Amino acid sequence: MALPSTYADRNCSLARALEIVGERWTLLIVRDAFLGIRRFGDFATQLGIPRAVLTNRLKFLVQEDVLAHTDGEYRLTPKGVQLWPILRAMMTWGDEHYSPNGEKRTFWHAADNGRLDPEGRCATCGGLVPAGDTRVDPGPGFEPGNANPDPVSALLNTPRRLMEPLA
Amino acid sequence: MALPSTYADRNCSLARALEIVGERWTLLIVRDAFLGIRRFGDFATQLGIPRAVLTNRLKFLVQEDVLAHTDGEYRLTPKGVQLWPILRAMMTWGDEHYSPNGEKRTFWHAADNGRLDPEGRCATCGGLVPAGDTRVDPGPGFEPGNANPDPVSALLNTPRRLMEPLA
DNA sequence: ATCGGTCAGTTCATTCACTGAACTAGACGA
DNA sequence: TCGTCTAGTTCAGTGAATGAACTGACCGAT
Repeated sequence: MALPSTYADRNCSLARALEIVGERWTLLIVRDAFLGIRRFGDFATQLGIPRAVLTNRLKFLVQEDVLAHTDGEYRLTPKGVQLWPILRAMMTWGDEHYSPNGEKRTFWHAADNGRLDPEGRCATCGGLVPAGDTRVDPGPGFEPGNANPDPVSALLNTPRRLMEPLA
Repeated sequence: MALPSTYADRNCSLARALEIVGERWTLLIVRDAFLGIRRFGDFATQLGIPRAVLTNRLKFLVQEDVLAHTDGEYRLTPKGVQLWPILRAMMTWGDEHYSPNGEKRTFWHAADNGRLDPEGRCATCGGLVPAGDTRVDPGPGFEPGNANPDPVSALLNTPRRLMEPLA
């Protein structure tokens, strides 16, 4: 987003957060990182984002310590992992209002297979489940893209543990 | 944001949500609506947003049933109120990483004065507190703008109940 | 009725960022 | 040495944001 750097209400952490993750594409990049994407090319083809923009966004996210760039791979840092509640809240809202057939993805506690509620709490053990212990499955509102030959997309649409690299 | 309308991954409610609230300024407008701002001019001066952009954003938010425009006032609809967890999650993340002196704002259960945790649960009664029952106070990280003569800003920086109109 | 002020928008020239396609550079393998 | 893959960079064209000025409706007071 790059709000005007002299933003009037410096006292709002929402504005501050939006300066980091409010730009176009940024949260989608972070989402893909949670789904296990780590390489430049996979982000590019998966998102259909112009490569120049992807370069800028990744650079910025690394600079802000949301992603780490090592061995040619981009991975979420602890600070990046802490964005998970934001993503979950947005998905919940999107599911509720723009997915008439139900959730597009459902979340589960990998340890005990309990279903997670919208706050990220496990129905079985009652605990708050960290992102790394979460499994994501296609939900009832999921509509499989007809004949999507892209192997990366195929992988992303199967049940997966968050933050695990693609096969 | 207006992601490319033929967005590759239609199966992601995050992308869908970002098409609504992912554009620049939009979440800041919603935040101000939670803080009680309802009039065009107050949004404009409070945010420092170009009036033409504000016109477009408000129009779009009304069209998407996030805000309602009646009697010259813009108010959150129930669908808009449901954005609150997203805002809270972003503020929490922003506070944690960009506010060294602590939270810029703290949230309380208006009914029993219990402090709300980052998930929006009341420390006193243990319940999930809806946005309308939440009071927001300046927190330890709050830095009062030196001599801000703007009466609207002054109001916004005092303890307030969410969604209550200004004065 | 008209004058001044406020409020809610619109208009418009400029600037800026995104887009999409082509290009470069380095690593790897045959 | 050649081809290929990956990770970027470059660049012209386009569309959106910016900021300032302008319009017009609606007051309340003279």
